[in-house]
Amino acid sequence: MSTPENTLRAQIEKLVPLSDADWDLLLPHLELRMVKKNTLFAEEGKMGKEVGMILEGCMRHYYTRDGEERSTYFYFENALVGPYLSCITGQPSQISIDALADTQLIVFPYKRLAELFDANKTWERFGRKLAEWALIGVEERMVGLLTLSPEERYNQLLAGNKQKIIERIPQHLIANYLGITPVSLSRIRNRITKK
Amino acid sequence: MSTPENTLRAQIEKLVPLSDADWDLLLPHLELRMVKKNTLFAEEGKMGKEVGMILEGCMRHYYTRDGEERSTYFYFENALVGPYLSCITGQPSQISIDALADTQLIVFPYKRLAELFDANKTWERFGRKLAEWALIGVEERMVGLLTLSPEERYNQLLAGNKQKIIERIPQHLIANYLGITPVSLSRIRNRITKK
DNA sequence: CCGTTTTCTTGTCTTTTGTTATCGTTTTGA
DNA sequence: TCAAAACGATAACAAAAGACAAGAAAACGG
Repeated sequence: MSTPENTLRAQIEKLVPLSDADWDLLLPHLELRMVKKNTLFAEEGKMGKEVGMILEGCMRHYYTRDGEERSTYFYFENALVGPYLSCITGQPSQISIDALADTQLIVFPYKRLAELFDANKTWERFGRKLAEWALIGVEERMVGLLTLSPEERYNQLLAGNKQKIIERIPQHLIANYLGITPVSLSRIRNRITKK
Repeated sequence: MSTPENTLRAQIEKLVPLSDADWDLLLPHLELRMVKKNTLFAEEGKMGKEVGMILEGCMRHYYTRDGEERSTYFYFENALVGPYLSCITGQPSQISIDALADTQLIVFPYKRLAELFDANKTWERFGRKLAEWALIGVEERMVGLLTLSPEERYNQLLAGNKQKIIERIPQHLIANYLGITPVSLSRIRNRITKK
């Protein structure tokens, strides 16, 4: 049955297959949560405590530098989301996560996941796979920043598996994501449509 | 005793403490290797098979784009080095690694590590910690590229725990690492010394 | 539904970065 | 040891991006 819980389980099982017994170790700790548009799910300076998966809506992951927000990731339905680095380092979060639209989540305490890492080899493997998967994503992102021009990065966004970003995220936040100003992005779009 | 093997063990134990029994599972698979200056340790297009730790020397991790080499990481003594992403994805490597000086390594097959992940909870945890540690590093790097100017990135290199890069890496490769041209880096250095 | 706010575009000007080329200096390898 | 290659600084010019401002368009909230 396609309950929110089962959707989460399916996402987890993309990394590691779980027995029902494994799953039952996490299941009681799940909680449904609504995060209203423009409110925070995680906040800079606070300890990361919870992670979750988006059932409906979308969220933004951002740093604050010189009082300016720098958006670094966007999350949509079925994405795992949370102050992951804070959770694994045990340091206060350097980032905030807010909702760009009313967002329905299924969340659980990272602490519970850490307990499962200790208790259970399958969950420990999930922890490895999760980190590896995240690493692959960031590395790809970093290489894009290092080797592609802003225009190429935008085209890559159009071509790749990230159209959701184009479709659902305001342009000035996309500019942010690409490491350029909104004005520059507008000009890039102008250039492209003329081709 | 400070053998090469023990140095590697110490590096691994920075992430996860090992019992002697755990260690003995990897020990027989270690191999000393010399990689001569300007020769490859890993090559784009090939499957990643081995990872290792530098005993002496230094290495460079780079992508090739439009026939140009884009250096992304540098490794020195005690650093773990290898085509890690290729190893974990099972895809051909997108990067090459070469030696910038004659480099002495202690290497082992990633395949053996994967066997240990399957066989042993401690090693599985090491796999998680390793990926998490790598993730933290790349994320920091990515945020720098996204939120700092080239000059700020260079200053960060000077100030941070990366002086080795300044000291031991040719400037045009550092420029590469910062995502700028050698000429730009030369200007930045000129500007800084005048302050 | 209307007024306000946010978002996007466009123009001008300035700054930064890239490109290309030149010139010492250093390093390298035969 | 010596010629060739690599490296770094610098200059002149071109291209790209940023800053700032004004105005149109779209979204939002009461």
